[in-house]
Formats: sequence, C-alpha cells, structure tokens
Amino acid sequence: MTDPNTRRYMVVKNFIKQGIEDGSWAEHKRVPSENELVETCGVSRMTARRALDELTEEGILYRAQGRGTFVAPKKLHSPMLEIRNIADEVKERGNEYSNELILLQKEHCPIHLLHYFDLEEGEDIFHSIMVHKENNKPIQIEQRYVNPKAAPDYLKQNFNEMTPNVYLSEVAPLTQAEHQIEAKEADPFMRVTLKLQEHEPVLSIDRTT
Amino acid sequence: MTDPNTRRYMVVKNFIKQGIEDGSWAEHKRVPSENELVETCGVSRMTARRALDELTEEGILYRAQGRGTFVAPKKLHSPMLEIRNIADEVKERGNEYSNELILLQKEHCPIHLLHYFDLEEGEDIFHSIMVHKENNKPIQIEQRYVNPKAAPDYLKQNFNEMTPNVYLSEVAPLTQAEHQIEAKEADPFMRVTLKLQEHEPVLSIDRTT
DNA sequence: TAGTTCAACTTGTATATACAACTTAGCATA
DNA sequence: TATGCTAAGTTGTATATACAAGTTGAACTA
Repeated sequence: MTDPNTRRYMVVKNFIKQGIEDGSWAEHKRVPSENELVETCGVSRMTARRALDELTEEGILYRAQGRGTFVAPKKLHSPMLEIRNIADEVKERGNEYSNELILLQKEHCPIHLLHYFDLEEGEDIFHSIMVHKENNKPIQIEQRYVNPKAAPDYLKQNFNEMTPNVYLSEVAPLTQAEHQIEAKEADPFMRVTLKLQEHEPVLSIDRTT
Repeated sequence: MTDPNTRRYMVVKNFIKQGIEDGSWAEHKRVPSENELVETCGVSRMTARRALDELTEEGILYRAQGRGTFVAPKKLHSPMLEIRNIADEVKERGNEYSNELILLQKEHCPIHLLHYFDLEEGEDIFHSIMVHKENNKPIQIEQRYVNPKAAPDYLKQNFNEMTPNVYLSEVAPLTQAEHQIEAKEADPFMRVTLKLQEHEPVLSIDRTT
C-alpha cells in the first residue's frame, strides 16, 4: 500500500485526469458522477468522492450540488503584480511598454470560480481584461478576477496612471486581496503559444498600514 | 443543516482555530489527535479527520504519520517577484534601495513544509534569507524556500546583479517554480510590526520559452 | 397552456468500522 | 551497555451505510 500508484483514490484521480487530457471530457463537461465511478472503477463512493474532491481542490474540476462535477477551464495564474513586472521586462529589453484596458466591470462570479473565491452563486466579482503591448504589438492577454470584498474600488482604478502596487497601498487597511489571472492566448504574430497548465489558483497578498 | 455553524466538521475546525488563537497550542505544538477530538467534540473520527485535513490544506496545521498533528508557523506569503517590487516601491519613494543576502544554501526541507512542496522527509530544498533596505535601513526580512526540482541552479544566482524575473527567464524551459516566502519580523527601528496571518502558501509560476 | 408535484439523480454531511503504515517509548535480552 | 522487540498511539486508506440538500425533467393538474 506504500506504492502511490496502487492507492485507490489515486487510480480514480488518474483516470479522470487522463480522460481530460485525452479529450474525453472537454472543459465544462460533466465527468462521471460519484456513483458512476463506484461501478466503473470498483471503489466505494467515499473513495471516488475523495478523488473528485482533491481534483476540485487542485482546480482541475468544479462541483455543483445536485448537478454534477465538471471540468474546470485550464488557467495560467500569475501574481497580481505581474502587470508591473511585464512593464519592467519590456523596458529592460529597451522597448516601449503600453497596455490597453479591454474590459473592466462587475459581473456574476462564474460558477467554476465560486470555489476559489469562496462565494455563493449569484454573488458579484470584478472582472478585467487587459492587453499588454511591447512596441505596440500585443504580447499578452490578461484576465483578472478580483474579490470585491478585498478591493471594493477596483473598478475605479486607472491602470495607466497607477501601478497595482500604488493602488494596493491606497486600499489599505484592507488586509487581503485575492486575484486570479488567466492568460488565454498570446499574440499569434509573436508565434508564442502559452502552454496552459494547472496552478495554484489564488494568490493572497497581505498588507498592513 | 444549511447553517454553516452547525456543520460538525466546522465546529471542530473552529475549536482548533480558536485554540490556536487563544494560545492554547503554540506553533509546532501538537493539537488533539483524531481520537481525542472524537471524545472532546463528540464526532466520528472521519469528521474530526476532515477538520484536521482541511486546516492542513489551509496551511494552519501540518501532519506527520505516526506522530500527530501540529500547529504550522504563521507565515506571510508573497509572490516571487516581490523582491523586484520592493525595490520599485523604494525607488518610487525617491529612496535608495539595497539588499543583503544573509543565507543561501541547500538544506533538508522542514517537516512543516513537506506538505506544501510535496516532498518526502529528508529531501533537500533551497533556502535563502535576504534583507531589503531603504536608505540602508532594513525594512523587510525575507525567507524563501525554493523547490530544487523547479530551479536547480537557484544557489548560483546573484540577486544583486540579476532580478528574479531575469533569472526565471534563464532557467526556462523549466515550467514550474514554487516558492514560499516568510516574513518573520520587520526592523524594530521602523516600529513596523507585520501582522502575520494565514495565506495561500504556495505561488506557482509557469513559463514557456 | 401554465403551474405544480414528484421521482430520480446529483453532491454534501456524518457515522461506524477495519486494517495498513509509521513513530515512539519502554521493556526484555544478549 | 547496547540491541532488538513489542505495545500503544498516531495518521493514512478504504468500505458500507444513511440521510440531507440541491437540480432537473417528466408527469400531472388546474
């Protein structure tokens, strides 16, 4: 039983993960239910449940009571301060950095993110999409979800004039800001393909005045 | 049963968390075992276990088979790129930034971090301690643990000449670097007391060439 | 047609039980 | 003394069971 490959819940986890890689279950598609896994994999429901729970905790799946368990979209998570560092990196290369704010609004939290932000269905979340440019050529698309409880004035900030660092200093004494950043695709002109993988979904930043 | 406060495993979790806040159990001290919680809280072992498991996942506890469950040291986690941003912030204030490397070595992974890095006991990890200074006055102490599998040449880097961003670019094609940063205490001269809280323990950064 | 009810299925919580694997301390033995 | 064994306690894995709670669609009813 020491062999990790023989642990029943690992077998189920690998079964699910491989099915996702194979394309058997696409994003937002339902994976087998706990009871179906009981029969398919020959394990007890608690073991099947553990596998699904851990994959959910890892951000690979998301669950909805009464409906089922679904494949979470693959994401690239970066720290909140990445914007600033992207700018720095571009400048370090001696090029001109610029960005364009595509979207900045409040919306219902997507169901597959409820888990990360510990929100109930229907609660709102801030959502922004920004394009980062090097010499006016887009090099990165950044989606960001921000918990309104952490940064209530997120919508009012101006990324062009204010770095996230400065903004964060201003919104103190709030002590926690949670962010999730998703890079969907890079500029095709750059022939850069971001390999999307699973990551730690949330970065927490604490500040004191 | 909808009320979150009545869920049995939440009762146990709060019992443990309050005990930690009260000081009943200090850092690295053992908390009640699963069987003790069965009697103390009047729940089944699986429920007590779930409470301890979730608190472990949250970074509040760590567990060791055969020994027990212990209180994890409180940590302030920051992104890997914080160093660069600290420098930026100091410079933005018009002050001089400098840093001093106190320690940079390979050592056995502390037992309470095994969980975060998914390592076995006895495996090595990179450990660095750096002091960040503003006008030559220390403002922050930073401990960093780096997974050797992710950045095998971590020890060779020179923080004074190379920003972490640049370093990370060089160590590509490695795809994942996990870091954990712990700010223990600020300079007493600055009268800045860092309020230590629980955070997401690990930040993952993915890069592709 | 529009609304309601209900049955089936899903995940969520909780218990009781059993055994495996690991650690530690103390005891017995050489 | 030094070594090895054993027993007790701990966490880890796994099963079987039961009921609660949310969702959906089909059948039923007004």
